[in-house]
Amino acid sequence: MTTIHDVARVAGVSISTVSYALSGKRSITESTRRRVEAAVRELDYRPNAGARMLAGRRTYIFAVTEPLRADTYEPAHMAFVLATATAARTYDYDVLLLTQDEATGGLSRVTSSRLVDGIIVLDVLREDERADLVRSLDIPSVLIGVPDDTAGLVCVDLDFEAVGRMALDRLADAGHRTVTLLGQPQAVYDRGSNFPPRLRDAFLARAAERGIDAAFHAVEREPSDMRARLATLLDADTPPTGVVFHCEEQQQTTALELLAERGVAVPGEMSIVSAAPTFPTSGFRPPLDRIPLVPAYTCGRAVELAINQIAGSVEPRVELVPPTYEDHGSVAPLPAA
Amino acid sequence: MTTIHDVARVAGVSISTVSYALSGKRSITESTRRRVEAAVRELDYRPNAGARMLAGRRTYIFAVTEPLRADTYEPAHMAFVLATATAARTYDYDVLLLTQDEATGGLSRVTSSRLVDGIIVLDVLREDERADLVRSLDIPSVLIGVPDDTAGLVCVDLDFEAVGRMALDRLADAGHRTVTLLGQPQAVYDRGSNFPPRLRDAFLARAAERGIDAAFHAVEREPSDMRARLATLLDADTPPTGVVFHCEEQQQTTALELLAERGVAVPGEMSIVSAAPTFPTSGFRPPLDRIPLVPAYTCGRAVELAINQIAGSVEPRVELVPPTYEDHGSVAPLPAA
DNA sequence: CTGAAAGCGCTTACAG
DNA sequence: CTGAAAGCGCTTACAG
Repeated sequence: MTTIHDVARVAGVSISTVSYALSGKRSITESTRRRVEAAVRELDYRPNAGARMLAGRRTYIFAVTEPLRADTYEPAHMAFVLATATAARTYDYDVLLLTQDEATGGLSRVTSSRLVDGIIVLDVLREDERADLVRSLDIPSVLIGVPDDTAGLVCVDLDFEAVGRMALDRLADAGHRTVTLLGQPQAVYDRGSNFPPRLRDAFLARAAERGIDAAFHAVEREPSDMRARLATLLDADTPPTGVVFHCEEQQQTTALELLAERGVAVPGEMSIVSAAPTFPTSGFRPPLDRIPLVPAYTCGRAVELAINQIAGSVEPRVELVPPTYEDHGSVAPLPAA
Repeated sequence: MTTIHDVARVAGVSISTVSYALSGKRSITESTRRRVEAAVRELDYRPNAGARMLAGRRTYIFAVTEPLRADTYEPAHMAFVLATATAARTYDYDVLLLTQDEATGGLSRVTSSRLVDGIIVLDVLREDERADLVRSLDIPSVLIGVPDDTAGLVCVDLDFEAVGRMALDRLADAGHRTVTLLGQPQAVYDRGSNFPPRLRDAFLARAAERGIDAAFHAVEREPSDMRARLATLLDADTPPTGVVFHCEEQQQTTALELLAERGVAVPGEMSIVSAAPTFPTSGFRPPLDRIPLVPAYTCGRAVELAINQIAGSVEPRVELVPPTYEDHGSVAPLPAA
């Protein structure tokens, strides 16, 4: 194994100079820096991680806690894990994955053994024991999501309430007076997931403000449930003319298939907005307007805040990322009755 | 921070005794072991990870490389990551997650910096650059999956060929002469995923051996594709009386829905086997026989082999886990014509 | 059965 | 701008 001593010898300098040349923590003559770099390349030197951790009190590892509950497959979770790992790498950080059974125990363990410099908490519940733990842990931590009690926490998330309002406003502005939000499976709301109720409640509250007739329905994973739900809506006395999806890709494509089968024109007879999807909706038939959930941005910001905490200190806060509206032509003015 | 010196002082022993008491690497008087353990508990001591790595030349971390390609959502991947993490913890190991862009670069990096003791490779392609890298890396590594060239590698996987044969045999033994395998999206086969072709080819080869009329079709993710595909099959001159699914949950439920809509009795008129699902099929209507893919077992064995490699040496090998058949009543004898 | 000590490979004050 | 040296907190021969 090649060590810093080998590099120092080849470059003809001391090991401290090698260390500083690599870290940039003190100024180095251009020529010696180049010699060090050449030696590093020649020997293919890579600092020993354990030694670096021990001497430098920095591990360059984040713990990422994502329960990955066996029952909830949501691919969106994978997207957040991926985005967090990618963002971490831009700061030379790796991610250690902590799952369900290691949720709190694992966090305590990796924190007190100084295995990680910080914690990123994913899939935050409204009441989440990891939030309480993190509050007590005195280690840089960022939650991606907003629990009910945010005291003392640093949280980053898409502003799901703004998403709900934006979707409602878009439809209402186009003249729609009867709208429906088709959401996630009921279990997601029951389990205490933080963002689906935020979106739902803001949607309904805005509708009430504007005097719009709005309804909400949870939709299960089986395609049959979306079909049944949508069929019931279409067959009602006053069917909605605007629909907002806050469900997964399969549900949305199933709904579009049913609408096509029944000859309901989108947006002619039914305007649709896809709220907070992690997937593209421009390939749907027809393409759907969407207010995207952007894991890369949210996770990037979360990692940035964690890095800032490691460097200095960051005030507790809830940072909500404002949503943006992508028009793909699936909302049209309500035709005159 | 509490260190081993604190524990030693409180327990009234030397730090080496503390270390040995904790690792069990030399025999300790029962009474001193108890005093050490009491001190550890009292101080809530946890060995410093960096120091442990440096002095012990063991990091207790596995690198898990799972590309998590943004385009392939397959929830099964999440199940394997989860199962690997869980299995690792049973040996006191944590997992560092390496994704797509860090596939080979990341593996080299964490290996040469001695950040990890071993590598678990997930989502193996038939020709996988990670396999070549791992071969050259001289670090304990296990592939979950079987690339085309397995020379010098330790691989563990479900025996997908046996799965294909088992499914065919079950249907053929029940008298079915025309059978169809409905597989994954075409892109999965094109991308070079290792197991779908293995299952498919063994299925077709066994059918040829036994003189069964067998066909294969890739099925895309959109429910409409499964519907169209299945409708075409049902409307054919000689429709299959036996079907094997090697596709995701949504596709399978969609297919069952269509069969119900068209009044095709399962297993009365159509026998079905679900091949290599990670999800339960007993809740389907009707419940389906399955030959399950068991990530917990496969990943458990992979981790075990990695641990064995760390402890000593393990010969290169391909370990194929024999499949088991779960009968839920979805295969019936072919009714007399 | 136990202890004193060397050493793992770095980082970072401390000097010059 | 650079070097010699202390020290990070463990593990593990080496002694007894």
